[in-house]
Amino acid sequence: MAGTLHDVVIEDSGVTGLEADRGLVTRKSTAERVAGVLRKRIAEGFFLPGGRLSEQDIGNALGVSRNTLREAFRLLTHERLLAHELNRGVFVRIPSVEDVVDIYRVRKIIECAAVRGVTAKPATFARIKEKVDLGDEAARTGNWKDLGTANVWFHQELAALSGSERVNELVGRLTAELRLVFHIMAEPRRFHERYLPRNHEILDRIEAGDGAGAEQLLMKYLEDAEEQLVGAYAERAEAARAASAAE
Amino acid sequence: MAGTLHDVVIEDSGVTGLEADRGLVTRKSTAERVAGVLRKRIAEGFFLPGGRLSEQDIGNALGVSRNTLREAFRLLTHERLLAHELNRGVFVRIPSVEDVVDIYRVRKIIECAAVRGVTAKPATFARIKEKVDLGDEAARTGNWKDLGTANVWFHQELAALSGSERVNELVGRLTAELRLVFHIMAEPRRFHERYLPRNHEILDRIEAGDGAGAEQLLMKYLEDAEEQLVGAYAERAEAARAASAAE
DNA sequence: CGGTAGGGATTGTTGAACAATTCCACAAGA
DNA sequence: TCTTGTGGAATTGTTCAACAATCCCTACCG
Repeated sequence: MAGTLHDVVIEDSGVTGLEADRGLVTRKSTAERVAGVLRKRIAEGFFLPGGRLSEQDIGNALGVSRNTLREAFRLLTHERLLAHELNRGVFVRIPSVEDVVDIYRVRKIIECAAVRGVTAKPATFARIKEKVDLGDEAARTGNWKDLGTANVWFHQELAALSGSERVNELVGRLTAELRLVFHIMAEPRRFHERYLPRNHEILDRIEAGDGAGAEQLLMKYLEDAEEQLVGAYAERAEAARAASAAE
Repeated sequence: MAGTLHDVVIEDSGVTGLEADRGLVTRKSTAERVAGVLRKRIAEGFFLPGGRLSEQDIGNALGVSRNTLREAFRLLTHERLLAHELNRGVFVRIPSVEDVVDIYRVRKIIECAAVRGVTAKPATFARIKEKVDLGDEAARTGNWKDLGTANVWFHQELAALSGSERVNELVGRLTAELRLVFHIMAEPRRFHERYLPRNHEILDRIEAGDGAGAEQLLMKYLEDAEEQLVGAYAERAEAARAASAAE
């Protein structure tokens, strides 16, 4: 094919790596841009879990038609950020305690496998260290929101050690889902703060090329975090039961 | 709330567990049903990788509007079965060799972690054995298509050992993507057949409660399969290069 | 031979319309 | 009082038609 020949010529003229900028040129459809806006809003808690997203209202507010908006909804539903109920609309998802357990089950598998693979090779772990420092900085300035974000990024970098595009995407979605969990239990400050020193410990093991040691620490880390979240869910459920009984 | 009180009464009258049948009453939207049809067609090779799916043609053929069809397309695009190119349409995805490598990278992580967790506990592994037998049967009767299907199911059962809904979904998508790979290289008969005895070996280790042993076998299994597929890709690329040079 | 200007086809997006379904309030009945 | 219909209003599900934006292909011209 002529097309193939053409491609070869381009490859050979020294622009390799240019395709990384593909995302900048690639125009996105309206539906994708709308999904991006909604995704961000959900992440920052503008739309709270359980809330309904009206096609009419949001469509008017964003200036897009219902059809386009529905395409965006589909996207986010597939990411488990929204729950679609036939003839009732879409709602910001409320992760159940089973979801939390399942999310951590997957995180343990993915993240532990990723750090287990690190060796003493002269690999650069600057990106990970960067996220740890970001967390420290946020804690020092008392910026709790940034602290949570930095913590999420730290774990995404850990997962990225596996070097798999699909793993990155999966972890990205898991953490987005976790943000929903944080929103429904509030008090994220105390939650993230206590894990800061452990981030350092894990980073140390990684930089030392001790994958097995890092895995062990990380597993304990994830187990503790899960237990804490599940406990908070139990409290919530208990409180709800007491409230309904009192009424 | 009155509603809560109502719920409590129902809970106590012995219908606990009924919500498991929720899926049976849940009607699906047209878009989801359309996506199901297309997904099946793609899996069985009716739509071949690289082929374009015309909104007009398929919409007419299935009797749904373009808008509804587009919602279905979004669903499948998100599953990596279709590739959406702005203003050009949707195409059945052509997995690259990088995709193959990445798919196997994830499979190694997921499936190995799943089998590693099995212990000597009196768990029932009937479902796995069932899939192995299915593969044997297909091979005996020379039904190569069923053989491939049975093999896929076998691996899905392995992954299911992790007991995670999200892992199951992920593996389901990975195998759907792999089907695309098989379609573009044809000759799936020989590919799957040679792995039949290894299925048995792995099942044996699992039934013996030897998770570590099973993991070792499975890892080798996946490495070999990946190597074979990558090799086939290289051949294909070589053939394509020769063809374009001759032209 | 390479560039380019048109024209046809396809997708992107909108707005309106109607059917199907859910929700809510209120009344009727046990 | 509690349950059980029964309306109408509101919302979603789906289709249709229209137009803009973009792409692909061909023919033309330097």
